[in-house]
Amino acid sequence: MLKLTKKADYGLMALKFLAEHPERSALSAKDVADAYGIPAQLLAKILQQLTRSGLLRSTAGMNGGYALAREARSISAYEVILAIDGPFFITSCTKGKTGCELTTNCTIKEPLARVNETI
Amino acid sequence: MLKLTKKADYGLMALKFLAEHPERSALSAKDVADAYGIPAQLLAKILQQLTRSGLLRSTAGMNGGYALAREARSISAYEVILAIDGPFFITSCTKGKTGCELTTNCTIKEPLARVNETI
DNA sequence: TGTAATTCCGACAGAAACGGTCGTATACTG
DNA sequence: CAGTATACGACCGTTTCTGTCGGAATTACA
Repeated sequence: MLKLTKKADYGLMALKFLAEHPERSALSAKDVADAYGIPAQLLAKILQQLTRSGLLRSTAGMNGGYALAREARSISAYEVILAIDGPFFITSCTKGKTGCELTTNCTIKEPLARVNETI
Repeated sequence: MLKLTKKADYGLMALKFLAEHPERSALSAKDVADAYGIPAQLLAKILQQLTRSGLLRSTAGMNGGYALAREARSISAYEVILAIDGPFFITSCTKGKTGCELTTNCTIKEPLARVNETI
């Protein structure tokens, strides 16, 4: 329910961290993991996903690591979540002809937008 | 991820069904379940939750069943989801001081709102 | 009164998703 | 070559989701 998984959360944190430290060309997964106290191996996998999705650049070997592929500003949290948790469905409203254009019409958006606004 | 659980989905479908059939005073859980091919017992539990939340009225006994407690128009899908899946959190952006007011700032809302708009 | 229909409720089992670990292969640096 | 780091797949424990079962209470009707 509009809940970010920890993975997505970690991904956002890592991206934020990378964006904050452009000094070094690349930061290892371990660096980021240590900074936030999250499992290094798990973060590594998440960063790999982000790399595959083109959000990060990675360089292997010593002094390697991950760096933003684009400018921080041009990366939306939405993209990150999408890359990690995959596209999310609105399971309802997609079930054939039993759509929802009636009575209890989709008034989700209104309060939802309000929630997002408050962030 | 902004994904409706099946329960919430079922709940919405049932409510829609009830709204479409005001002819009879009450419809049994089985009626609705049969109409959509969803497990009757599961639907029953969902409808019970909705009843407890005040969205439905229920009458036990023969020819009993469920009916909308309010006018269909005044019931938002948001309420239904809330009643069934409980309040949902935005896990990120609530993690102490490592908030997200920087670089990859919360641009979730913008595309999210767009998604909701399309429904 | 008795029976059938139906809501009500808790507990539980199977399935899927989530979170995390491990081992290993691969690539790069010095 | 040795060390560091990514890349990738398999696996396991936990939680959540879905669905089922059994039984109790309530109401209608004959």
